[in-house]
Amino acid sequence: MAPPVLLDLVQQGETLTLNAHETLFSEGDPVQHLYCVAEGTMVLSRYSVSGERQIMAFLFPGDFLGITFEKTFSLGAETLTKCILLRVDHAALDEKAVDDPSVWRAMSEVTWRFLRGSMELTFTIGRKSAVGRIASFLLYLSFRQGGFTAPTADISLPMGRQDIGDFLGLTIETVSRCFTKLKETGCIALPTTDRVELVDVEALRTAADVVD
Amino acid sequence: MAPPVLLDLVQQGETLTLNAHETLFSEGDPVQHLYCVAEGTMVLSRYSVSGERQIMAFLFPGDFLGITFEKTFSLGAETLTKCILLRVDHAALDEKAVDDPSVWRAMSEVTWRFLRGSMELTFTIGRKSAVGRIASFLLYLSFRQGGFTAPTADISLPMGRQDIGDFLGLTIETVSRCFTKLKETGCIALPTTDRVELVDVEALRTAADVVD
DNA sequence: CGTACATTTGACATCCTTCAAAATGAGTGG
DNA sequence: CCACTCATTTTGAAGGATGTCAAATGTACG
Repeated sequence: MAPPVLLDLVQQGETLTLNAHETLFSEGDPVQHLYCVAEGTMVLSRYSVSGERQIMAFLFPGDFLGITFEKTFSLGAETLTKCILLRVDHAALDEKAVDDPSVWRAMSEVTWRFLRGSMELTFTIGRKSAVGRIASFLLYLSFRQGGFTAPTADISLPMGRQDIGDFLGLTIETVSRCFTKLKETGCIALPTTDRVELVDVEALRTAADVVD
Repeated sequence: MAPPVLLDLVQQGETLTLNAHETLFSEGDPVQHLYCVAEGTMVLSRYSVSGERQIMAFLFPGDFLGITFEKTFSLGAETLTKCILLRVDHAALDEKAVDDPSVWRAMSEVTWRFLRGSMELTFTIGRKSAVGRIASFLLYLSFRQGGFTAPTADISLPMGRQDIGDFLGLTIETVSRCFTKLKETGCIALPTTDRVELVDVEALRTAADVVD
C-alpha cells in the first residue's frame, strides 16, 4: 500500500517510541522529518482561535505524516495510543530524490491519498446527518482495520468519543446518542465502550448514504 | 504561484473554451488530461447518492485540475462562467517526467496546495457557524482575487448562492440570511447581487474566527 | 472498595432547515 | 423605454436536528 521507496527511506532512519496522548509536533513547529507510523494510532489536528479541535485524519500503521511543502507544520500530531514511528530527515529525502525520481512520485501519491481522505471527510461533514457521519466513520474504520480489502465486522476504537466528535464536527453527546441509535436499530453492537461490531452492514451503508 | 514546469507543459498542449455551466468531466470519467484554468471560474464537486452536491473547490485562473493517481475522476468539473483551459495529456506528462524529476515535484506541490485548501474547508465546515463560514469564504475570495498577496476589498461573486451553499454545507436561504446579517452589522456591503465590498475587514475576521 | 474519568441519558435552548411567499433583477418583445 | 416573464434572491414562520447544561451510569485503576 505504502510506496516502497518511502518505506525503504524511513526504515533506514531512526525509530521513535511515544506513549499515549503525547504530542509529536504542533502547528507552527519547524518541519524536519518525514514520519511513518509503524504501530499505534495517531491524529493530525488543527485548533481554532477559540480552542476547538478539528481532527483532520486518524493515522494507522503504514500512514505517513510530516508531508508538507512549507517550513512549518500546518497541523499538529498527537498519539492516541502508544506508538512506534519511523522517521527520516527531509534533507535526506531531498538528497535521495536528486538521483531517484520515484521519490517525488511517491510523495505525490501519498499526498494524493491524504487529499482523498480529506475530501471524503469534507463530504461527510458537509452533506451528512449526525447518524450518517457516524455510520460512515464506522465503515471507514472497518475498511482500514480490514487492511483496505476485507472490511472487518469487529472494530476497535482506539479513540474516545471526544476524538470522534472532533473528527466529524459533532459534540461528544451527539456521538454517544448516534451510537445508541445505531445500536437500537440493530446496525451495530457495542460489546464494550471501545469496540464495535457491525451487525447489519447493509443498513449501516444505507444510513451512511453510500448504497449503490 | 503555479509551478513553471507544469505551466510550460500545459502551454504546449491544446487550448479549450467552455461556456458557462458546462461539464468538463464527471465523476467516474476516465482520466486523460491535466488541465489549467487560464480564464474563468470552475468548480470541482461530488454528488451524494441522494443527489446533493458538495463543491470541493472553486477554481480560478492559475489553478490546475485533473490531478489524480487513479484511472477515473473522483470529482466532477463544471464551469461557472465562460472558461479558457489549457490541457496536456497525462501520457505526455509521464513522458516528460522520465528525464525531468521536477515534474513530479511540481505535481506534489500542486496536490499539496489542493490538500491545504481541502483541510481549510473541512475546518470551516466542521468548526464554524453559518456566519463564520460565509465570513471565511469572503476573506478567502478576497485573498484569491487579490492575487494571494493584497486582499481586495471589492469582491466579485462568479458563483450563485446555491454554489456557495453547496461549498459550505449550508442551504441557499441560510447563505442569503448570513449575507444580510453581515450587511446589517456593517461588515460588508452588497452593491449588487454578485458583488461584495468588505467594509470592516477586522470585524469580518472576528466573525470568521481568524483573529490573531 | 473507592475515586476519577469517560460515557450515557435527559431536559431545554439554539441554530439551521424546510416550506412558502414576496421582492429583486435580468432578459425579451412590444 | 416600458411591460412582461422567468430565475434568483430575500424574507417570514414553523419545525427539527444538534448543541448546551446537568445529572446519572459505567469503567478503569489504585
